[in-house]
Amino acid sequence: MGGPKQMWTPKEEKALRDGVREYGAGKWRGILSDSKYGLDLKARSNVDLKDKWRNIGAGISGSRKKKAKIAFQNQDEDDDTALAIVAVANDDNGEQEIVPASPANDNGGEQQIVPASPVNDDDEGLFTSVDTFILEAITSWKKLLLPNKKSILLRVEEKNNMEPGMKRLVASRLTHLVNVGTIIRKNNRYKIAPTYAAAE
Amino acid sequence: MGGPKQMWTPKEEKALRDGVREYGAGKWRGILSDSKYGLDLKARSNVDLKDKWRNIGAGISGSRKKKAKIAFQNQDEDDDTALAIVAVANDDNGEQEIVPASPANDNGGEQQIVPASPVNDDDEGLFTSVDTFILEAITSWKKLLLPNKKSILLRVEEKNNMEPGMKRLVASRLTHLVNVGTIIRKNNRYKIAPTYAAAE
DNA sequence: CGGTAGGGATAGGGTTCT
DNA sequence: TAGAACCCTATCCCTACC
Repeated sequence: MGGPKQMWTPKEEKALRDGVREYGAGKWRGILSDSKYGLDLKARSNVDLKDKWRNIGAGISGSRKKKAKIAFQNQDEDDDTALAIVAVANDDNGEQEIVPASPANDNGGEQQIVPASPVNDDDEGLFTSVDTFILEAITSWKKLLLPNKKSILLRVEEKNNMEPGMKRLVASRLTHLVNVGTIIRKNNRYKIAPTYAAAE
Repeated sequence: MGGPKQMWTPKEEKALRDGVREYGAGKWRGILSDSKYGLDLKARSNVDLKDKWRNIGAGISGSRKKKAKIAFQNQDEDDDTALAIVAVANDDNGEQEIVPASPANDNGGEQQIVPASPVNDDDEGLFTSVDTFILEAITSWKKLLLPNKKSILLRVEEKNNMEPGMKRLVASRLTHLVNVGTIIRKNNRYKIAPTYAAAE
């Protein structure tokens, strides 16, 4: 029922922290089902727990902040020096504070699988692929708000497992596609140019 | 566990649709075993196919309408609204949609058209896909001689199951990309512009 | 045990309210 | 502009049933 807003009480928050300590983050239903915590959290759903846990961690390592900013950033983009900004490491105060772990780096140093990509070995093939990746990134963007530069770069890199060094390459290629009219930039968001009508 | 979240690529989704078209919904293992589709879906399990098919169908009846409405809410600026809608409409690439049978939806496999919705049926979403298809067609060209117009058109249509009527659309879009500098035409053969070398 | 269907849970993007 | 609470839904997981 759409009541006002249910702010989290310290008691609830403690129950959540304790629950996560025992069950681990992600086991929201399990925490809720445990009478040790469930009673204090009677008014919350598993999704609520998840959301709250995310908020608790918001100011810590940027698990939410990082991604959220990407989607909403409105900066006067251009020059991606800002891209160098990376989430600062968790504050390593020797305390027992239970906080969400950054989901971005839960890689125990294993996988990093390189999928088969149409990238050729010669430079030219590389660049043409970048174009394709960029257009794909924009075309396949499913969110309501169109992607901004950082979102595109992030997606292109993730989808194709590019090395960080490729960022500048992709960025400048994106700029080129804008200059050339293939892609349209408006309000720092990008879409494929619909200007085809006059072509024929 | 696996990775973060494995979003379905357009390619995978197409393989699934085609597979269902041939085997029918529910024959997930059969689709996976068919080399025509299994290769594109090698990262997916039969259960994954089932799940994906389920949520493809979920958006058929009313979901899109809803999305479009949401997009309309954020009317900051005229054109921005249009952009948001385009992003939503991008879901239907320029191909016939094979969708799960649903109580409200029982067409015989003909073109799937979203009923009266606020979404402008300008084919913008379609064109953006065409661009990608064209670049992909050229990029993936493996022969020594670069592709000519006919080869590109043929490949784009085959790869994406386009209707014959789309030929003019693709052709004019190709011309546009040439005019605009993204693609270079020489001796009636096409390549992606390498205009990039100076960037890095 | 292998496969499918269905329900439910989780993750993460996005929105609203303050 | 930021943070907290809430919403939406694609993906993933679990279980019953052949």
